[in-house]
Amino acid sequence: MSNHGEFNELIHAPIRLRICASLAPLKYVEFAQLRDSLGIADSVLSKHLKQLSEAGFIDVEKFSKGGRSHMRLMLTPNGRQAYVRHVAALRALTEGSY
Amino acid sequence: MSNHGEFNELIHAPIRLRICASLAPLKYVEFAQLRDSLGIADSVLSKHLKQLSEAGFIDVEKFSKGGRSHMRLMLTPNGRQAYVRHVAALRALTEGSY
DNA sequence: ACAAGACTTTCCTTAATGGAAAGTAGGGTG
DNA sequence: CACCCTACTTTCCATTAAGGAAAGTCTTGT
Repeated sequence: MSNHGEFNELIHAPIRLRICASLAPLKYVEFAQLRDSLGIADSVLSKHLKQLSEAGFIDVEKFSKGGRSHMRLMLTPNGRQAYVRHVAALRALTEGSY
Repeated sequence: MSNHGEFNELIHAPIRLRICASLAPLKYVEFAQLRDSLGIADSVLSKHLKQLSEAGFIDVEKFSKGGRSHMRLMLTPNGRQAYVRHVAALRALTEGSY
């Protein structure tokens, strides 16, 4: 439980890192938005979200808009903490590198 | 060819990122040193080095010391650039995240 | 030549990724 | 209420990555 970084392999994978980075500064992001900004297939996003969610790093909130169902994704407190720590670990690792 | 970050998947993988981070601030690092600091098997390090070297990111210099052969590893200019860009990409990605 | 150390490659196994396609679920419509 | 459509989810497949142990290769001192 250091307040410093801990490298997290689940978060480190490129797409999941981008997912976390997308969620971190915002309250929430919608599925389709994320899928499009990441440029990946539905199935791929869905599977990554499942992993993050099973790790307790994100929460899913369903709602309907214009008669369609959608979902909002957001980091949980634990997810945010893990992400922040991972970012800190990356910074520590790469500090003084150039 | 921006002077800004480009995410590099070869470099991003945890062990290779640590290898690059180890090499970046130093002139060179020796194989055994690296293997020990990463805590991995010879074979594993050797394979990662091969990938980095095939990408033109590192150079190997053999020398002998105390009657034994050893190798020094160092980033090539291209390797350093790719690493620096990748780090910049990571920072850009995670900026404003917390 | 030979021994020994320092990597390299091979062999095997496990796990991660990705996309297409089929499947499921929830809300709207006639 | 049956049906449909949209929005994900899961399954199926194929590809790739990774790790370690063990065998192999190369270099150097004797």
